[in-house]
Amino acid sequence: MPPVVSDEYRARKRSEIIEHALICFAEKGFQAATIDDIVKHSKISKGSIYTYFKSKEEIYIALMNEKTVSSTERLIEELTKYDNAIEKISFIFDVYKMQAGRGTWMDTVKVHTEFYLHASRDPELRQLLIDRAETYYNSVIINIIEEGKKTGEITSKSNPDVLARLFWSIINGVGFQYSALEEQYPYEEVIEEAKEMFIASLK
Amino acid sequence: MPPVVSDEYRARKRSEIIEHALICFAEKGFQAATIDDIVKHSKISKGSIYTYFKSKEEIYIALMNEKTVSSTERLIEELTKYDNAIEKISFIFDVYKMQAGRGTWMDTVKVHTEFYLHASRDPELRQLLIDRAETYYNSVIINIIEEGKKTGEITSKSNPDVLARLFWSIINGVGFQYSALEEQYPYEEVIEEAKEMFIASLK
Amino acid sequence: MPPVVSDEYRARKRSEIIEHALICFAEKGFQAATIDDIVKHSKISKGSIYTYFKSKEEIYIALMNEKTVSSTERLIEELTKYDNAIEKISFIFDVYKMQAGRGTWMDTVKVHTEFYLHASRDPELRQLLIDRAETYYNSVIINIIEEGKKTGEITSKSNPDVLARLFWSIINGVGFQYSALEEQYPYEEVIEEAKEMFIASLK
Amino acid sequence: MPPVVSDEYRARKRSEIIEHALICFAEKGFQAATIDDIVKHSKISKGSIYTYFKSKEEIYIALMNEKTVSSTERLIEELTKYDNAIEKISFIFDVYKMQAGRGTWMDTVKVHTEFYLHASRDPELRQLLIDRAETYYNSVIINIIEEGKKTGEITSKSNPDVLARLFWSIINGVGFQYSALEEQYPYEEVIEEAKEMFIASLK
DNA sequence: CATGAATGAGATTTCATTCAT
DNA sequence: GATGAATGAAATCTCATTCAT
Repeated sequence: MPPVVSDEYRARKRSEIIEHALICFAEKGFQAATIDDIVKHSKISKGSIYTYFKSKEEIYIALMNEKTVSSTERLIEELTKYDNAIEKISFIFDVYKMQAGRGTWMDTVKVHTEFYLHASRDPELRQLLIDRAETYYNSVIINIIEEGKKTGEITSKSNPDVLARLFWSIINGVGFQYSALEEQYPYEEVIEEAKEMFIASLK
Repeated sequence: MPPVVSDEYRARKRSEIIEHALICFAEKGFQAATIDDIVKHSKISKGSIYTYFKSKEEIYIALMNEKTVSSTERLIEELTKYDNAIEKISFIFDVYKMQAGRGTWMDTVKVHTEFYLHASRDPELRQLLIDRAETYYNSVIINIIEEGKKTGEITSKSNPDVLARLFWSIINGVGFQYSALEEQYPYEEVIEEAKEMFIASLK
Repeated sequence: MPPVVSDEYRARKRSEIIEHALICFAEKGFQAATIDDIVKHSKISKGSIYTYFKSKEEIYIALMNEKTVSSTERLIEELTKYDNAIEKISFIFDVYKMQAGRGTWMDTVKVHTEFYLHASRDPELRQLLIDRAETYYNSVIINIIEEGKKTGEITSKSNPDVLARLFWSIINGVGFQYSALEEQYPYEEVIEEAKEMFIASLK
Repeated sequence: MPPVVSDEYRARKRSEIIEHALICFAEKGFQAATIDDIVKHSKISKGSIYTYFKSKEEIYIALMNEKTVSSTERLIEELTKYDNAIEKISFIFDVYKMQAGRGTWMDTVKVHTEFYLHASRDPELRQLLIDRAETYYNSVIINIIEEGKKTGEITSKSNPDVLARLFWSIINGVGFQYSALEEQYPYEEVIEEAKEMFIASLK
């Protein structure tokens, strides 16, 4: 006999929980946000949440996975529209610049940062972080740089891995300051400045 | 009744507690670290800790204040040794580069980052953050840049405030990634790259 | 509306549930075993289980009833093969001796013992226990002893009720220790010793 | 500086908790009795209980240890008053006979039995049970029997270990039935009968 | 001032039972 | 009848803070 509800139904419910959890975690932080907060915010019962995730931490990890994977995949796909290395780098800066004022994005940045701290203290999660930095983030930039070197667009002699690390550290650093200080931080101008600086250094 | 112990005794004890708290907060995070952890680590009794600080949060805030104030004061003092803007900027990068491998510094970065997140959620603390960004951090860089412009060393047309924001965002971003990923992150190379890139953009 | 499935189907399904519940209760204890354990073990859905039993406790009681009734009925029937009191007593000891190493039996003993504890705390169940001790257990032994006295096989002056109580207490005590300590307990030898001792005392 | 309260104070408090826990566990069973029950019964706060024991299970184990150790030690000491094997065995039966009607003892028996079931499911606890059976229980009886054989009081050819196992199985079996059925069970008569039977078999 | 036992609010998690499909 | 997702009461345990000694 077939299951009573469809897989799609369950996937949707899972996402729903994750979405509400993101908001709660962003608002109070992972530790301070309680399961009851998620219950209140999502109007999904406590028991139900625990049939989809076996612990609060699992929600956290699922949340980070989903956000990272989906956003990176979208990014990579969009990058195919550009066939010029500098344009690609420029495009990524622009994508982040466009996030200015988007509450959900700033929430994600906060939760992301907190997750980094959290994961850096847990051997298993730390490995996940390291792997992800490599797989999802660094490789994207390294590929672009190496491509740019072949076409002669990029002449920088610097180690592509180091450049990739720096690239994401800047994105993170700027995004983090912004999400903490909000309107006090001239986000768009800073991102623009960073873009020019980074691109200048590549040429 | 006259004070039973000297002010100096009290100050020393306070510092002691703060020092141990830093380690505990770095190791487990502010929320996860318990007063009992600090008790165990410092061998100072719970009751005693509560005579010096009226809550766990107060220890946290005192810790952030002391670290920021003392480190910035030292930095500013050291900067007077250089009378060239680029050299000053270069020097600050070098100061951070030198922290590579220093556990205490990485601990401080973690605690600092977590405090940012924490403070960004509390109106009062958030204001403190904003003020401090202005007073302790941005002004240092803005002063150097404006000085450099006067002497002609710096020709960049960019807004000094924006440059200052970017400067600290890079320092934070790089430092944070390093403290989370540790030996997996080529910290010194990245800082060096950042230094060259930033200085190039100023000229 | 006529019944959708046959009575026989229902009876079989009930037994099936009981059989799986026995194993789960034996493995973890009544309280610790969950309905989900029974679901997993029996592959019968939770909803289904609740159409046959209206609570977890009801499964427990049904389980005890069925096991007691069926095993005692079988025992009484088999006893008719012997027409000598001592032989009958001896036979019962042998029946228990034969259980050595039988997992299902040891499971039953554990569940049985736990049920005793459970029932002793509930007035209604306690009465059931008392009635059953009388109806199913004591009377069997009392009848044998009285028969034996008539034929002169048994000369003991002791109160048959007391002897019957002692008989079952020994069987229980030995079985319980065995099911808890398993291979560490020399079950067959102890049962044999008990048999000789008990029979000697009757003569 | 010395601890704020004496070791003796702490030991007394521990005992107090154990004493109240015994009553709660006896009344409802270990699983069904809650920490809140113990709180209500003892009027000691939940937090306090957890400073003396780190889990509900730890209370259980401490409870069993204390009861077993203290009662066995007392028994062994009292046995030295008798220098005749049969008298010693007789004395032990009498000790148990004297417990008739003592609520605390019946509570202990129930909790003891439940602990047996509980421990038989946990490898670590099971080993504790096996060791204790050997150390505290069997050895006492084996020593008496071997002594009795030397003096010629006991002529039974049976294995002393088997006799010891049977002895305690009878004590347990009778005690357990009694504590479950209470006034419905002719405890003193059954114990008396068991004593005569067991002693007869030794001679 | 120092100490650490005591407190209890509150957090996470479990699970028997219900009920819409 | 069968299914298993949903529910929420209740259980265990933690920990910041207090306060008597």
